[in-house]
Amino acid sequence: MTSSSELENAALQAAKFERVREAHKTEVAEDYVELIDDLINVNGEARVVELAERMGVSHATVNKIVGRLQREGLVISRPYRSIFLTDEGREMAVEARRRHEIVVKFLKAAGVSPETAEIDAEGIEHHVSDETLDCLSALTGKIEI
Amino acid sequence: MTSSSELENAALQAAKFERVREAHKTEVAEDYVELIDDLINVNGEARVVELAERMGVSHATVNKIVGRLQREGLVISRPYRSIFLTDEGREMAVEARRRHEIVVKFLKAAGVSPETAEIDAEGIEHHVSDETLDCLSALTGKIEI
DNA sequence: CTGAATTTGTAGCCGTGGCTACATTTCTTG
DNA sequence: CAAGAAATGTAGCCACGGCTACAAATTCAG
Ligand SMILES: [Mn+2]
Ligand SMILES: [Mn+2]
Ligand SMILES: [Mn+2]
Ligand SMILES: [Mn+2]
Repeated sequence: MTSSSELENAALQAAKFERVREAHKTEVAEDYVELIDDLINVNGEARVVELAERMGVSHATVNKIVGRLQREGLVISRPYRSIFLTDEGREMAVEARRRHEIVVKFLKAAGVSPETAEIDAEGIEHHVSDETLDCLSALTGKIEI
Repeated sequence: MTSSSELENAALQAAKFERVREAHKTEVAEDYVELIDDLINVNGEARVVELAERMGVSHATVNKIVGRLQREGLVISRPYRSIFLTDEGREMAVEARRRHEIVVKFLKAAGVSPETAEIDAEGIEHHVSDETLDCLSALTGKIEI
């Protein structure tokens, strides 16, 4: 922390920032596969227009990102057809949703309004380690009692 | 959330993702001004080499980012000299540190190991609203009792 | 004071994720 | 079935934050 006049080890500090940069690399993929999975479950399919609408982004941007997700083996997409998840993509979606829900539940239990909880969780979810996730779950249980 | 077979309003969902994108825009600035402030307080000055070392990034990257921070009025930097914060930059640093510390303290109180708490906080800090921050502070107090 | 080491700057490259504008394909509707 | 509408694709632009390689300035020793 170093709120007192000491600077922590430089390499350790650098490792933290590297971790954050790492999280940001997978963040977009996580949000997309989670949304694609939602759309398939509810609508029967995931289409570019709806992804664009729900991500708040142009359809051109969605196209580019879906292309990358396909290169990375997370989705399958053929021209002018709807988008599917690979097994790997589905696994990522499940994992992302799990983290998302734990964070939202915790925030609500902590007294945050549902709207704010949802907003903040959308960012926080990508930065919570398994260890922290476990602690949040446990704490949610305790608070609710 | 929508764990049950319902999709939330598209515009609302889009607003959440926009918020996250917004947070990511200011994130780099926040981490840099906070670190610059730390270095000035402890070392008497902030230099490019040390920023690079502590951010885990090349000095060329630091240079580019410092240039942007200067354009945005957060720092003052003259060629081959050390880097200073403007009043606005200092305010941002103080605010960033405040959020950082609240998140770290909460995580530790929640039972997360100090190392993990520091790592996760470095990312989480940029996604917690004031409302959530207040709830985390309150909760930290309660847990510690 | 001079030469070497260190620090800083800069040029130019890359991938990502934004956008608009326009082209093409598919779907729907009369 | 043919138009027109809607969806999808693509090209080309931008800013950001990474990088390496090289140039220039500053600092430090001898
Ligand atoms: Mn998210
Ligand atoms: Mn983030
Ligand atoms: Mn941070
Ligand atoms: Mn921080």
